[in-house]
Amino acid sequence: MGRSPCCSKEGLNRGAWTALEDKILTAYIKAHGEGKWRNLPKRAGLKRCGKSCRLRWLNYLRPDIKRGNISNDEEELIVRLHKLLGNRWSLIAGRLPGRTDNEIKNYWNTTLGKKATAQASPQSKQNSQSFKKRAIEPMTNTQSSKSTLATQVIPTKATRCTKVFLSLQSPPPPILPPKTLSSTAIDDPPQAPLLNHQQDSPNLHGHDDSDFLNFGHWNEFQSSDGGTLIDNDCDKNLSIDSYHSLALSDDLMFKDWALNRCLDDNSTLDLESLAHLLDSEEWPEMRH
DNA sequence: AAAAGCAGCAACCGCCTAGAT
DNA sequence: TATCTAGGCGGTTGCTGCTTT
Repeated sequence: MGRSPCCSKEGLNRGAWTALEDKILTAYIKAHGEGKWRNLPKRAGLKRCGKSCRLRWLNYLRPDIKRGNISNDEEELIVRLHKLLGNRWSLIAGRLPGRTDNEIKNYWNTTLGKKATAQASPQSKQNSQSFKKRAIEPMTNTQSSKSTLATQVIPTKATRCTKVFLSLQSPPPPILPPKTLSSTAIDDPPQAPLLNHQQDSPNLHGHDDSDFLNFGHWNEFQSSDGGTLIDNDCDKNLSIDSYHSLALSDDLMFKDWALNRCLDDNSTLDLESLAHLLDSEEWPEMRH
């Protein structure tokens, strides 16, 4: 598809998967489990590359996959998460049980992105006509100042970290609602569905369940050297009510942060600067 | 009825990161 | 510490079906 293959794929099938291939892959994974994708095709007798097998399984063959019929609630949630996270499709998908990043990405590119653009500049005929394919550019950091929607995006760097270490010697960064900390904090989330869970989130730092993306329920562990290990297992408990709270205005959300001393009293709610801080490289001490 | 345009979606690609050695 | 490998992610592409002309 326009690019040279990253590895030799001679003799491998490409394109759409057949029912037989699906059956073989499903049977193999049920018998042996996921993982070892590179060896899987050979072992399963499939003429596909491992990446293709993985994608097929994750996006279509998994038993818990929910396809099509994205509900209004889901749609609304996708929009809001996209505002906050940008094109972090896997993270967004992690909050929507049964949905895959690919599906959400496609849904955004074909449906929601258009709506968002139209809302951002409803009077712009030019914009409405720019819905043509490829005209829907994902919101990048550099684009983020160009639309009202995009300005809400907190661009994060795609780094992964399963734990965040906070030294008690220095105060934790002041402005960090846990789920927007950065990719270091929000990557590898426990994939907890945002739409179905209980309501037992303990408060943390004064946040209640209405805090955006469930800022509650951080498991904190005192480490041996006096630091605090914050497990990322922190967003398991957002209730449906708190999901609906996502419908609060962004202003309210960020005011809430400020009220909870997430922001310095004198600071402005400047998402650009927030985003700057969110770059994990800005605080190297936080990276391990 | 046929051709052109458009939209949706599945799949592929390169890049990046974490973990292993 | 450096290198290699596997897995994961987001961007992009091409196919296919539907709609419009």
